[in-house]
Amino acid sequence: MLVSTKGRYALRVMVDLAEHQADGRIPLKEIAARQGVSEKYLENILSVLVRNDMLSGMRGKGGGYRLTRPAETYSVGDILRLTEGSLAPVSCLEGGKGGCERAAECTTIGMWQSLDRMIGEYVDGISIADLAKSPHGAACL
Amino acid sequence: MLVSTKGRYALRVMVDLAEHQADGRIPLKEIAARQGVSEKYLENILSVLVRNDMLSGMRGKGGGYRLTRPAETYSVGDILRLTEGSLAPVSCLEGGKGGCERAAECTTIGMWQSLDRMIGEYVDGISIADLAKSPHGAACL
DNA sequence: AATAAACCTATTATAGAACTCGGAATAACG
DNA sequence: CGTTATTCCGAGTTCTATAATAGGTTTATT
Repeated sequence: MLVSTKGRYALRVMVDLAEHQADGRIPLKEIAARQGVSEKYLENILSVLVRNDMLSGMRGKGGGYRLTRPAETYSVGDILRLTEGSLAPVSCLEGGKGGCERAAECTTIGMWQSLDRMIGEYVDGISIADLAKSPHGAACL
Repeated sequence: MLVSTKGRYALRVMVDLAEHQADGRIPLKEIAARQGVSEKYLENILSVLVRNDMLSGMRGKGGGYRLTRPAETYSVGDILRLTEGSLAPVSCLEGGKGGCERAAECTTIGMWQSLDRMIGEYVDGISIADLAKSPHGAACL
């Protein structure tokens, strides 16, 4: 599994917010109900997005979340990397700890690098606006 | 992480065997030493490959493993799917248990399906012969 | 008989995933 | 000012998969 519920939920929430951008601030309760996900769990995920200025959250009555920028400027890749930490298909490609010291003689690392680049280019080429406007449940070009 | 050590090691072993195809049967001990991996762990992984006729193993003195077919006929995808179970980037795409009942209304599933197809086509387009002949540690076109 | 190998089944340790819980701070409204 | 609705914060829990180990059995060669 490349992407866990964290990244998946985060993406869905961002698209949800993109679709309801016009309604001003949206409370977590509403998003969670619409997406069919536990409020408490979503809370954890959204806090990451807020801390990184992808979302703005406001407390108190009438509060809620909203995007801080136009929907076209959020790439799927940015959201996933933030919530997942890494999108590398294998741990050898993760900077630091996962790094393999056999890389120089490895027969497969080149293939993994190419795959990694490919995945990166794909997710960076799609914005949440793209996802919001395409019909739900449909394939993506 | 899309691919765990299981799939990674399996691939490396298959390429190793492709490179030493001419030497007849290769004992696990030798492969493990060359690849810097625990013998016992590799044993588990190779047993899967043998059970699925990707490798032939022979016991006793002089025994060892070898490919059952020409190296060009093994795709990276086949090996990974066998050892990993699935290459789906998200659990929603896994048949059965992981299947999501919200798929029809999901804003992101189309994107995941496209990514899945893309990854599949990539790994199916590379054979272990390709990996064996390209310089080690180098990128893959 | 000795040796070298694959084969088989089970166990364990660790980490991460996926939540859950309880409360504190904050903002609006009457 | 008090009530209510919300985000924010930090721990705690449960479950599962990964990554390995361990020990023994069978089979083939010399």
